[in-house]
Amino acid sequence: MQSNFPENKVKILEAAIPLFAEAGFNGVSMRSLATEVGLNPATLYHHFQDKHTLYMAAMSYAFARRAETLSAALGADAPPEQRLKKFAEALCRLIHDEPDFNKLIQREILAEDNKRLQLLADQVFHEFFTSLLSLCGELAPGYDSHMLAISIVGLMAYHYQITPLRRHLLGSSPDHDSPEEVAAHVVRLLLGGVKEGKIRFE
Amino acid sequence: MQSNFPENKVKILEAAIPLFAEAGFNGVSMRSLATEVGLNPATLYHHFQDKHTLYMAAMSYAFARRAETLSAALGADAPPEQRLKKFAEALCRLIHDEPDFNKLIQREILAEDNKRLQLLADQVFHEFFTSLLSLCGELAPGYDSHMLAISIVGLMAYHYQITPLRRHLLGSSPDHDSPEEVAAHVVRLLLGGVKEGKIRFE
DNA sequence: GTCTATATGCTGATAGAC
DNA sequence: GTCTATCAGCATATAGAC
Repeated sequence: MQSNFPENKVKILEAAIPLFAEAGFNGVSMRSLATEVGLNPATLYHHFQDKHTLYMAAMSYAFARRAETLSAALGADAPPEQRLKKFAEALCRLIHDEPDFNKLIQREILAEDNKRLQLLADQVFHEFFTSLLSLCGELAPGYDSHMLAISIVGLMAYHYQITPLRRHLLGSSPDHDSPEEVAAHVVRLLLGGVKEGKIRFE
Repeated sequence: MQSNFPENKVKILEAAIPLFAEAGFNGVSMRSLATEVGLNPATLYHHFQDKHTLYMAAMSYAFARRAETLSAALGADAPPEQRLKKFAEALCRLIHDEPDFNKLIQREILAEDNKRLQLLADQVFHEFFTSLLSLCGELAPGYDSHMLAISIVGLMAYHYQITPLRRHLLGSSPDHDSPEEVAAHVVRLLLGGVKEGKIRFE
């Protein structure tokens, strides 16, 4: 789909993603973006009507098919504990490998534009969140599935969100960035709670 | 301490906090801030050397004594499960009642300025995080305390961070914003894991 | 301590040549 | 499709009257 775009249009979008992730909408000027791509600022207005349109196109481009990885991990035909494990690994890896993805979502949430958040919910998260909700229902019927689903995602997303600050807090170690470590920690906590070491079940 | 400041200096800081929380550093102009306070833009430069100095002063002002509430809840002389419960309630209430606090921290993390993050870690989070680490050690000796502490905070902070997006996701309800609901959910999850409904312990 | 007036530069955006 | 040239507006910041 995106590959039908003119070559430079794609270049602009791909350069825009990390810039907007780092500095936000107001922190990126059309001039700085143009310089980054090696084009004249005026050329950007040939490909996009205005800055806001360019920003929205960059977001769509960044989010396209990102959620598919997650839905795939959730849809597997396996017992819920195993699907949780697969999902945790996939999500940690996605967030770890593509930090821009997480940052853009954070910035979109902070912007609190309900029209854009509705799009994000529908186009990026709907299918994935539906699968996660049904996993939660199987895994823990006694819980509010919505809250549990948010908690599961939050355990992983927050670890990476807070990483720049976490580095300055006691007990931090580079190991804590590893997707495998984080996924294992989160799954262990979710399945057994903090008492897991003291009691046994199943 | 802050009350020794001239009246208008405090007014500027108090007006700046919600503005910076909503729109970020680049999203707030000295003009718009001055208008908000009812002063001339030039007057801001009498009280603060430049915009960056004003921003930093606003952050210090916003964060001052915020962490004390949390340290207090953690320091109580009680069994770890109870301290966890008190802490969860205090943190949920803080985040719920003062959304600017959470937003400013998010924006500081996104900015990734290590000098400022170091200050945040030392002046706002150090004491609180130390207490939380020791609670984690008591609560779950088998876990990495640093990771567990981050998970505990993340479970609560993320629920509120993602709220604007959560409203557009399946199963969302206004009840999910209630500090009591979130605290109870998080404590239950932490103490028993998702299997809690199926097994009994203690 | 607050104002008016202003300097200087950067912003998003456009017109029109090639 | 890309460029040069340029616009009007807003940004931070300063000088100096009151």
